[in-house]
Amino acid sequence: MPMDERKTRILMAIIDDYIMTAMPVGSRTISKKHDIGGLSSATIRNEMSDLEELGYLDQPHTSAGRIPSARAYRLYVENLLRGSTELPPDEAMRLRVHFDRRARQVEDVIQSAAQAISDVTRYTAVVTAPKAQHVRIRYVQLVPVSETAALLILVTDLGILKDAVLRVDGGLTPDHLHEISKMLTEQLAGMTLDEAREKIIRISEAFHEHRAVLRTVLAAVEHSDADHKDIMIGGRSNLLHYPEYSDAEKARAVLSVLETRDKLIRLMQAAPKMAFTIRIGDETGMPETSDCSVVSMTYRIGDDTTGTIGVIGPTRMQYARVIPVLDYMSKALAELLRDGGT
Amino acid sequence: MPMDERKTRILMAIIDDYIMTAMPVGSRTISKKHDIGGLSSATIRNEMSDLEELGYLDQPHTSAGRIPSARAYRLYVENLLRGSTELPPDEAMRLRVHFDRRARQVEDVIQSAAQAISDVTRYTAVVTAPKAQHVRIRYVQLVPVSETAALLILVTDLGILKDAVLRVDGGLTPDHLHEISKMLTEQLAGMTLDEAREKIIRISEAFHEHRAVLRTVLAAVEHSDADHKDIMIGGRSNLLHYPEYSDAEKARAVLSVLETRDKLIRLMQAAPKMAFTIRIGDETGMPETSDCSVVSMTYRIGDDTTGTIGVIGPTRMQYARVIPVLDYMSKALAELLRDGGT
DNA sequence: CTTTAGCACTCGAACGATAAGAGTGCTAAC
DNA sequence: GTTAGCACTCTTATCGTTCGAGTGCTAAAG
Repeated sequence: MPMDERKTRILMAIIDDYIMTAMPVGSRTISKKHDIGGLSSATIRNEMSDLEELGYLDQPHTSAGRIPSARAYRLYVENLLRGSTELPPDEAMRLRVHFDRRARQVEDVIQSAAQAISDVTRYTAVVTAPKAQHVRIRYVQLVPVSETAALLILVTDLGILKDAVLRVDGGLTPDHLHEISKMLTEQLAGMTLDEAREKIIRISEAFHEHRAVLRTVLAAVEHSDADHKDIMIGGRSNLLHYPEYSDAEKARAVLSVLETRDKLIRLMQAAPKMAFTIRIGDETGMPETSDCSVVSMTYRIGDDTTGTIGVIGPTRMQYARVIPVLDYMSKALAELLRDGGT
Repeated sequence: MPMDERKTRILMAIIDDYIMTAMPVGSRTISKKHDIGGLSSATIRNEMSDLEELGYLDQPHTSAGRIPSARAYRLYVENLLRGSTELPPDEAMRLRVHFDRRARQVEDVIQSAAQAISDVTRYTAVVTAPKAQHVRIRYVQLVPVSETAALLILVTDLGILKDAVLRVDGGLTPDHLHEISKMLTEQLAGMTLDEAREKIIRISEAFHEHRAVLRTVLAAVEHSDADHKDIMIGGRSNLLHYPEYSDAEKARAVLSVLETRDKLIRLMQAAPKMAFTIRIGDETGMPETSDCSVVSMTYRIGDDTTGTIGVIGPTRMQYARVIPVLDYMSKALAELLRDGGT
């Protein structure tokens, strides 16, 4: 038995209904509320029975309505993505309101974006800062912060990539540091991080008086991608609006995923192409989030610099609203960060 | 009818029990589990009746046990604070484990501290970065980040106070900026922020070629305390361990307070003296947190620089554990930030 | 062959009554 | 002042019943 046009229509109606109500939906509801060419409930019933057999619907128990399966949502979002992902103007406005202040640090922009998305969608939003892959170094500066410590500033095409505190020998004056900075800038400007690493090793042989400092610089550069602590989350409490998380233990499990950096990153990982990555239920790959869905996408600034934005919520997510919001936001964010950029 | 020694003992026993179980505690429980000189349940009953009259106990309904009132907790913590607030060595060890990595940025330290406190106490922890009041400037540096932007680094007694991105005129080369930095350092070193503000105004008249830059520096310094975005929260999901928040709506309300910067700050506000600030139930001053308690305290680095650490949980909080943890952590944090300092 | 009306059947949710248990308050005895 | 005993209260759990939503099937109509 194949999937035909009418079955699809009915399935979509069921999904729409379930997304709004979170209640198993019955044949009568569909034949009344949604107009599927005036079919009677009995006909719908037959179709629903077929849809169940096809794996698109589940029945919590015999005498309840049906609820969409993960597979159904898959089909649903597939359909959605075929259509327009444009955001209606009024929603766009609501999003933009969050960005009316003057240009600020990347962190702030990221945080505002997360806040904005979560406010508009009523789900929990996650935004990561843009991460440079092959960014080139522009400027290196060591700033003294105490007798024995200096701050390393690495300015790249994109702004400040890294600001780490280094321990340095007592004997170095601010002027020394400036000299070293100047030298490093001359030597490293235009290089990628990888190239810079090698170069530093070579330099440190030549200038062995500053060997110790250079070694710490090297160490800092090496770790430079390990500590991008720039994931912002907005609307954590939104999760608790949905009945699927009215059980405290379930809610706790999901919330705690959000608190675990690694898991969160894994969850949000988006395909680097411009399209959406949608994970439904078990597809999230974590038991804690097996009744969640995650919609994420990358945004690009420049050629090789991308960040991720995403939303997490129950599997019966309002995909049709979330997708345009993310789509719009990814563009807005790219723009904001490109020229507002640090 | 006065409060005597025995009544107090009984009350404390009731509180201890309720803190652990979250269930109304009856007279029998007290006379059996806790040994109050082998008094019978009937005697305890009489005393409990008195305690209720005195406002220390509430009765959810006639045939249930009693639960401690806010007033009871008040007395309880008052007693606690009279005693030692030292942390047992094994707990101290558990806390210290979170800090085994090399020295890092203030943000990291703050975040780790929040994480550590929440892990050990099983409550939600909040830590704010140390805020300088009359800190003195040590070093000023402008670092070019693009043609038209520079990063202002203001190194103070305490480390980096402020890192703001400034828009600067196109014409300024890195060398120009360095020159300005040097000049500013010479002029401003040793000053407080307030003094620096005035001074900058005077300078900008003298060096009117760099007027524009100086004006932006001034603006940045003026806003320097407005944007301390450095509040870290650890263990948000811990809240959901407690039955008082098994109702999703209650949990949501509290969680959302944590997401609202202003409210969070208000909640954590601690008396600047070294002692603990404890807010119980309504004392938190917010309807959302009327069944929460907040224990907070300031930690000091140097004479005039303080941050706040605190814990939020149900009113039946394990104050006796929380207080030593905070006490210990405030000292550890001061130490870490003082010499590990950025 | 498709659609629909009709009807029996299923199963959870809601309700009410009942029983069990925890805890109190009071009284009377120690 | 303390305690044993007991009646009383009130909640929680349990069980059976009812109610209703929804299904599946069948047979008739289109």
